[in-house]
Amino acid sequence: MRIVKTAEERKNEILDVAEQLFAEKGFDNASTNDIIKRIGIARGTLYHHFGSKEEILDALVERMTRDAIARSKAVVSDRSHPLLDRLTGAIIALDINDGAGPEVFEQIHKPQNALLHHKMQERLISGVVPLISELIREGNETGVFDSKYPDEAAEMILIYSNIAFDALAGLTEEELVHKGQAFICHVERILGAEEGSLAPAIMNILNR
Amino acid sequence: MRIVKTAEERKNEILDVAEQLFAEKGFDNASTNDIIKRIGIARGTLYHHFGSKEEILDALVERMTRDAIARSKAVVSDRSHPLLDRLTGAIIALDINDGAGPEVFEQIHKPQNALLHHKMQERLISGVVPLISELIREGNETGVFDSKYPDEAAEMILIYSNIAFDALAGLTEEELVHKGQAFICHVERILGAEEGSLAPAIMNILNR
DNA sequence: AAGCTTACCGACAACTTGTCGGTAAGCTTA
DNA sequence: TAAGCTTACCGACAAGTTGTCGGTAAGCTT
Repeated sequence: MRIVKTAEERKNEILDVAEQLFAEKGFDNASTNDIIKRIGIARGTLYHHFGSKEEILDALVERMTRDAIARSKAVVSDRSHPLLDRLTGAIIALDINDGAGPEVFEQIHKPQNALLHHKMQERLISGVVPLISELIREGNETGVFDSKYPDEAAEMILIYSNIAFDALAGLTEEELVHKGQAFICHVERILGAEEGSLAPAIMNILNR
Repeated sequence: MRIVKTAEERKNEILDVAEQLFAEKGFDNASTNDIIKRIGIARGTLYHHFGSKEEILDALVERMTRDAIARSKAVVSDRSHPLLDRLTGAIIALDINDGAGPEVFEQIHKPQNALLHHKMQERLISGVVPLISELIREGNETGVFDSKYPDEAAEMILIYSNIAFDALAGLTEEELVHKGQAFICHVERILGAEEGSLAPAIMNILNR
């Protein structure tokens, strides 16, 4: 007897397995055969739900980034916290590690997953830049920041944090702290914030 | 009669055609068959010179980045020019457009070439960061800059310029100028340079 | 001229992605 | 309850991909 599920159920099942396999072997090396074998469905079933392998990737990227962006948005919108906390919180919320796929994000940075990485980055950046730049504008008015180019400032901060914090493996604790401090210092300068004003905000978030 | 060439000659011939094809169709969509057909060699010949398709990509990345880095290095080393000119010149020298492959760099940013793009970026960054950070240290001593983290500052500047200046297609002249000015402003701030000190240096380079 | 190195050849195995006609489960509708 | 329609599911298949391997021939050295 053949097992029938709703389209949404099956789609998510496929995405779950795809997520595993892309993490294990990378997008290029994980074949659609691997996916259908692990689920136990036929070739036609997979292509009934997704038009191509790349469409699976896109859906996966969509699913992965949606949550991260939503979390970031929630932090930014919560005006009960000070502005600096909302800024740092919004950026930290993008570190999807604590979310759903832990082991995925270790493999994501391997060259084999360049496509996945690229698409996720593009989505994350375009989704979060407006949030951050709005926050910067708000900071300009209250006098916490002094930024002439809020959009580009947000873009620069996000792009760097996305790329530079990729290859953290193999760094000593010391180097890690150094890199973190450098990042904070540069963000302060880009935004025209007072020196040392950002560090406590980050501690507030991390200890929450 | 079979045409025989030296290994180096043939390898470069393969890389030339690979460069064309990757630009036309992207790395994923350009097959090794496309390459050998266009050159007029047999399958075994290609695999005699390169162990895999990815090895071709790596060699191509190597060949493309070598020149860019060398150019950058030459600019940095030339102490006959003022420091600021050397900094801006070194960054601009990385825009490989004017070099060998013009049409390649339009297609490089398409998702299909994510791997190529990623590998090039990694090589460019790791090759040029030391040059720029050394320049920043030099500027610290002469008082032109005031940077606490020269390495990370160089990294941030290079990563941003590499990513953000990817998707320039579709921007108006106005938006382009705005983005350029924002970049200059942020670099000045990151390096602790005087406001407006960088702009003339860029003009010096471009009008050279 | 013999022999060795190495560039070159093309058939072939193993695997990919995506297609398509057909099957069956679960709905409506009568 | 039976007929009919929608849609999830199946698996053989076409077309194409990468990488292998035994064999050929060009250009060396000796």
